[in-house]
Amino acid sequence: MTLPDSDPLDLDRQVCFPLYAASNLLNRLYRPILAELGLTYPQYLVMLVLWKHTPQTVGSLGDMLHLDSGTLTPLLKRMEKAGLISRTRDATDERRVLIDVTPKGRDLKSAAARVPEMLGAGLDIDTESIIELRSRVRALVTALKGVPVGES
Amino acid sequence: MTLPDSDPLDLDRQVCFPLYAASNLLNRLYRPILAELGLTYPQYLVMLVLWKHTPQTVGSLGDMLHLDSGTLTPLLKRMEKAGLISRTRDATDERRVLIDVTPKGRDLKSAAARVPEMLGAGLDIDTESIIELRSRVRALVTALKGVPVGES
DNA sequence: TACAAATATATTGCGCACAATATATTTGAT
DNA sequence: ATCAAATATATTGTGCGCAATATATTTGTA
Repeated sequence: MTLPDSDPLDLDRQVCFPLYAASNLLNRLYRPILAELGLTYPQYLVMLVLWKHTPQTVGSLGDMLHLDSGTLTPLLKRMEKAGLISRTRDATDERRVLIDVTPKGRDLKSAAARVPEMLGAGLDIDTESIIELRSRVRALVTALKGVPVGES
Repeated sequence: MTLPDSDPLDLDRQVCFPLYAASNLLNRLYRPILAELGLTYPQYLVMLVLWKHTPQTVGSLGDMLHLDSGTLTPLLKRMEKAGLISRTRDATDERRVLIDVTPKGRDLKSAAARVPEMLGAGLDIDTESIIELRSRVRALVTALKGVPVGES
């Protein structure tokens, strides 16, 4: 009774699949550009946050990037090892770890400023589409954050 | 990738970040539901393709899902080990490996039919937004596939 | 002031996702 | 027919991303 084009298991009907594919393809596009700065994409996101406001805690970074300590702790340790950030226990609350940029990390900012334009260059997509897309994806992210964890 | 005007390094102006976040959050939402079927999200995508048309090669799956053999080969081996698919060298071209569903894999289809509705249930987003979003993301995926590999 | 609950980060184990590389097979130009 | 180039898959090593769990610190309440 189900029409061919209403089959819920059709890959082309899925919303999640294009999002998954776009995320992978974007990461693939970013990789060689960010590699010149010695960064991965999630590391680049951490730097974007730190360049705006510092210090951050592991938790505040996780809230903003929607990641948990299982992802962030090893990532931040690698960034510390690379000399880009510092990790210090908060003296006023020993549970927390304060994340700050080092001088080397701050120096990266000027080079990173040219990353966005490098990416946009080869992409045949107009500004209106990008703005509309961004607004729609943001709405989805908001909706996804609103889903209770154990929800059926 | 950012929009013109203003600070290009502002997390809020990025288009890629919400896409990255949405992809992660969706995967997190899918995980427990698909776990009941013994599948991960990319494995689920492989099954969606195979339920439509079989057999596929590693390469044809990669073309459709935008993944390469480095990702697919170990993934498919795990699915074979789980008894969901078979992997056979193509007798007419020994370079290829034919991927087919097993009876056990085919049986999963009916249970999987309820996955999409289970996901949509808790999401406070209207149909129009979803359709518009899907169309915009598809356009981005198309544009991303059009970027030359060594592009600067 | 105890001390259980809440909070913050770290650890473990698994499965992607990718670049780089390796191996085997087929194709095509001579 | 030969053999270099192209094609298809596999392997290696690195870095996420996550659930589950562990550990340490702080908070709230009796």
